[in-house]
Amino acid sequence: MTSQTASVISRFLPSTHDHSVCIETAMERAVAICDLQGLRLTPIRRRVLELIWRSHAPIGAYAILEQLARDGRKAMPPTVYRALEFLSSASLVHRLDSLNAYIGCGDPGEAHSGQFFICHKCESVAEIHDTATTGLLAGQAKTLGFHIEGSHIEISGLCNCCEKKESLSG
Amino acid sequence: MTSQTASVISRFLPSTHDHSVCIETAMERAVAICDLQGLRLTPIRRRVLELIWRSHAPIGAYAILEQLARDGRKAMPPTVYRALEFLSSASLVHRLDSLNAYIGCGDPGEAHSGQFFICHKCESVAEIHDTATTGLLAGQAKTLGFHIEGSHIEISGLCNCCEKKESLSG
DNA sequence: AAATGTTAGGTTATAATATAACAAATTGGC
DNA sequence: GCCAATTTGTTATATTATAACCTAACATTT
Repeated sequence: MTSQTASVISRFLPSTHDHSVCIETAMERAVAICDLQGLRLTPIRRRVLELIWRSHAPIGAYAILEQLARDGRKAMPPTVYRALEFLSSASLVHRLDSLNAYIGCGDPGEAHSGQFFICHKCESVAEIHDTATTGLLAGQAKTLGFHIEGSHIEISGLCNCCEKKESLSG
Repeated sequence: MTSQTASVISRFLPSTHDHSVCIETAMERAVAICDLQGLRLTPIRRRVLELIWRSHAPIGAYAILEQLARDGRKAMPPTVYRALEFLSSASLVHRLDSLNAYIGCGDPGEAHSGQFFICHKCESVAEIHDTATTGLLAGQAKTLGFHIEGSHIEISGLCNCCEKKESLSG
């Protein structure tokens, strides 16, 4: 059942894990990537990325805006959307269309689009890159006569933890 | 390259095809399905479904609203969103999250979620159901410990026709 | 240092998408 | 006809996103 074609980018983590380590690692990697690619991770962009990582769940633009306001910054929507645009195009974050929200990318740096499993109860997300899946879709695209440029694959349901809770209460 | 696991629900059609036939067929099927399932395809719901089918491209809620206004109806947003909610839950239309827009479902009646190939130039969409793809994702879900409830798979790129035009002009 | 170009961010306004809450009308079953 | 449930109307507002224009910061050349 388990395919060898997928790399797991991020799993469903127990709420007990030390997320500050995730954040630090992500920030260090982001700095390194931007440095290497000549991209400017300005204070605002850096702060937005950090806020996205600090949130366990995917976070929307206006929630980010609120956080920035708590910092004392009086940022307006375009500021946030520009930062998100930068972070997306640098492959440091992913936008989840089904939620209008963003999550940090666990495999940042080069353009890619993964497959996302989104728990609609606890809002945690797991990201994988399954080359077998993308390969199948590429084959289908060829049959249809379609040139793929990007994909959004978002699966919604319940993570193990939430499913257990449901079956207990239900 | 071509997998046997996929049923093609809708292809990229030449602009010369007689779309009125598509619309009529879709409406007849919708009536039959609702009849069979005891669902009420009221005049508004019927009209919204027809407007979605009349549009070659995915159509947004407010574009539908404009069309209704031309009919002489003075519909407000909730009217349209309710109709869309009904049509979605009856599996008569699909919502494309990446476009905030709706398309008619080519295989209506029972709950399912297909894979959508969306040309960002001409905005045409092909829908397939590839059981191999869903099977792979189900396997990955099992590995992650995830209970799938629904999926949104949207692939963006260029259809054959638009790609040819690009290479001519470029 | 001055002139210039480029990129990032600030600011104002508004566009586009979606829903809450409650009232009225319609429908189907009795 | 009457009741209960469903559907639609109406008003208001929430949420998400972008257009347009201006200013600041910084680097390069003169």
